[in-house]
Amino acid sequence: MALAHAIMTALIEDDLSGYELSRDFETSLGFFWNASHQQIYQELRKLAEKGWLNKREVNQSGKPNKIVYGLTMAGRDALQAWVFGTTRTQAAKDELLVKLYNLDATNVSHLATEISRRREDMMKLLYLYETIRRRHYADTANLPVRRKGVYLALAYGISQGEHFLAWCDQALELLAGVESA
Amino acid sequence: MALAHAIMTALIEDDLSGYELSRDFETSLGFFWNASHQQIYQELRKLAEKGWLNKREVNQSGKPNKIVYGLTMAGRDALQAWVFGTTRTQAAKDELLVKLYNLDATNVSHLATEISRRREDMMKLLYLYETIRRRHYADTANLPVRRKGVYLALAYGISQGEHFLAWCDQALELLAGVESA
DNA sequence: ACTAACATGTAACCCGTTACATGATTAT
DNA sequence: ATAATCATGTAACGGGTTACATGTTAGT
Repeated sequence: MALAHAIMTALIEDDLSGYELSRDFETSLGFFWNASHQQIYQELRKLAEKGWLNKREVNQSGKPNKIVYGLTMAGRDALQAWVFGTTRTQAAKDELLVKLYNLDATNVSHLATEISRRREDMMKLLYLYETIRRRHYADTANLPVRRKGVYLALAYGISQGEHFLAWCDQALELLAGVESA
Repeated sequence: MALAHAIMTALIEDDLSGYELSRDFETSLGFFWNASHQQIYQELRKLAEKGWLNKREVNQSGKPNKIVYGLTMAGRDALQAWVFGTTRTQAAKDELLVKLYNLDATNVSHLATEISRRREDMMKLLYLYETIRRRHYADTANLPVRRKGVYLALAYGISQGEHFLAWCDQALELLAGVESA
């Protein structure tokens, strides 16, 4: 049920089309709850049927028309009710760590390469995080309340990401020792 | 496809029954790739049909009989092939962070409670991690190669977990400020 | 003509969760 | 008796991924 609520969360302040939502997800909420455009369009239809979103077609000049969705009162209520529900602890899933259980002399260099790739991906993501932080969350103390929540999510991403980099370095060092042994 | 390979990974050194696998998952591989017993039993059947696992019934005295599975050569080959494949970067999903995007004066204390609960859960998990580390991975340098991989996975869990605690503290402090404002 | 960005969907399949179901053995 | 642990499953549902599918507009 979380995707529905993630979408509604993205609509708290602005009405958006499916396309805009799926674009925004890539640089904000999608950091913490990913979704493909196919999923988003389907979920939007369901949410509109449920009466949690309203839709209207917007004619654009110079672009194809779009269907813009907005939160209804029922939607806002459902969203708040969800926030007040209990969250079960998220089960971690990471193939790379399962692969590490298979470490042996034949695959050590491959796994080192994979960790390096993941390290690079994380560096890029951290760069994006930091850009957003500098641009929008520099003055933490004076943020409106809701933005403080978003800031905390971002701080989470940055903290976990930075320590992931540190772990990659530790792992690569250890694997280098295994390779040369 | 990763569950199949996680199961085979758990069978590298020992043949195990579905029950034993699902028990072991709770204190080892399951930290990084969770699975319910229902999923495990189904996957074991599929893997046996594929010829990647063999099965035999074992009569036990004082306990119900069990069906023990072991890796076949084809299974070992498939597992190594999987390790050598590329891993796509894991998409994070965490409801709690999405909820933080909804932070406002009405839900701030609820969210603080949720973060506290998550903090406690993580403390327990870290305690378990540390116990395992002390018991089995104290002498890192002299571990056999495969165990070094397992150690790295554990080190990942410990690092991410510890910094999660630190983030919880930061978040709780910020939320306390919002509450009293 | 072609490419990139904008815009919206359907269908099949796979994977995971939840609920349901059964039964043996040991200890209290 | 009854609870705990051991042991193995089926079925329904829901969510997510991948592949397929279509069409507009602007810029080069």
